Amino acid sequence: MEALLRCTRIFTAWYRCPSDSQRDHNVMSQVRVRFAPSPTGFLHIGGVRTALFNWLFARQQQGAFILRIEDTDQSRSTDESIQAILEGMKWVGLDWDEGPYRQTERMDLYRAHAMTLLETGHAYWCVCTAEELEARRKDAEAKGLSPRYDGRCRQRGITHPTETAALRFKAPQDGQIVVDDLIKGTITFDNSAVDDLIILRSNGYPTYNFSVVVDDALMHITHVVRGDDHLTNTPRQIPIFEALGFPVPQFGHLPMILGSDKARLSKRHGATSIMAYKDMGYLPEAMVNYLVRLGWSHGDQELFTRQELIDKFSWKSVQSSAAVFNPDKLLWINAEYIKTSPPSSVAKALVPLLEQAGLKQQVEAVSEEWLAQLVVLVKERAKTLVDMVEWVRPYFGQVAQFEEEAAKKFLTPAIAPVLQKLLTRFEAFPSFSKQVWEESFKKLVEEEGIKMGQLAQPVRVALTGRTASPGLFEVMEVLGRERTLFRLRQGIEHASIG
RNA sequence: GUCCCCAUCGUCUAGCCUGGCCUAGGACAUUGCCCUUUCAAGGCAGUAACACGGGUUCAAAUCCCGUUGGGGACACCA
Repeated sequence: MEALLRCTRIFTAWYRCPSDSQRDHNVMSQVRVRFAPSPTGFLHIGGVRTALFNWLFARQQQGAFILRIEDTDQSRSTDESIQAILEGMKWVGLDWDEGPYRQTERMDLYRAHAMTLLETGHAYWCVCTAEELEARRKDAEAKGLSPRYDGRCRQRGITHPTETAALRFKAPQDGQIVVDDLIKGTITFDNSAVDDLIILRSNGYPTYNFSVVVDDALMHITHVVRGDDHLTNTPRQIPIFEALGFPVPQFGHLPMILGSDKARLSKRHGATSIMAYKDMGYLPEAMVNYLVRLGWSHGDQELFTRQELIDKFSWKSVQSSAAVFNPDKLLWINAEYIKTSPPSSVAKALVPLLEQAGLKQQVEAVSEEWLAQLVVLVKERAKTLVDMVEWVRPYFGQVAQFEEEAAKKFLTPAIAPVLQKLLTRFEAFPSFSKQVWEESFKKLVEEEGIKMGQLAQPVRVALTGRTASPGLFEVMEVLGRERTLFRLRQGIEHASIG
């Protein structure tokens, strides 16, 4: 069964299925969803969230998740954008079962279906030019009217189109379209509000509203789940499915993501590209967790593993209202993932950032195990991997880089003799032991009649160069005996000079 | 302008469908305290919301209508 489901997921592998009847049954009942971005820029977080909901549903239903690139606007689509989309999808771990299909590779399909509509009387040629249309639209708007196409070519019955003619769909003019939306519930549209939309441009390219329908139908999409901004496209698309004789899929419209000013999220709200979050040191799992929770919930639970997400996901618990993107909460979730993810995997994600920060050689000189140990040392403190780079920096290399202020305040001639005593005691121990060294440290503090902090801070600065760090003895453990002693000497030297 | 969607703490949300258990729960942020060798983390406590107005009902955050507010769509863009 498992193998069968897997194989029906992939079109090209159909022939491997054991039995045709079984296969047909599976295809008929199988959930098939898609993510269909247009390659006109980077992959933004709103798109990722849409993809995520589709992906979750597909995985839960053991259905197929299809990636389709909607690039019929040849003037705005770029190959770089396609690469950016694929890169982003891979980073957040949204694997697709089919595709990526590109609409520009399917032109014949759209044209053929457009011709079918023409032949069946569901479409007609329109010779109004773009300029005329634009002028009429402006005119209508100025008069406070709806800027819709007036349908003047509808009755012309043009059979021999000019070079510049476009093909329009003959939309139903009366009655209603009722959409039973997975998320919003029942929505009713009057057909009188819908005009005859162009399905084939004068350059022969299909328009969005037509190519989506053809593709969704031909790809046997069962659930069309997309952004809220497509809601009003739905009553325009349903009649096309019907005119073409295709079954109408189920629709679901996800609420938008808003910026802090409640306006649609855009560049001016800061980073919206998913890859920007990678660069800022976010973990993909944290992004996924945050994005899903933005608009979906499961009781009071905040943190979910990916499997939990798949198991617990439901359209019923998807919010119907828009949500404001909250960077603070995302940061918190990221910190949670940094704290709870396996240190070795965090370390792995950290390496590229370390290299970018100019620590390439130092990183190459250490083991993966030590790096993981380093992650454990600082994971409670770092909210992002970028943060972590700074937290971790003092532990590379032989010498400590003293922060000027810190050294000035704590590495003073007054403390130098005490540090010297500590060093002498530590040197007497043949190997490092957290308990033993800490005990020895506390004993010295007691003997000197000073407070912990009076010795701890100078030692901290000596070892790390800074006034803030993880626990001293954890630091020593990561540094190792030799480097600890070396840096202590270095600190004493600095303190003696004052 | 027309059409569509939406409306619980500052933010994400539970509760709404199937009215009473809600003197509205959780989380982020924020404030205070505790812990403490620093910085974090952690623990405890606090501030803070049913947009408004009408109904329906013994009873409404929950159902209905309206108002207001926000968002989206009205392209030979997707």
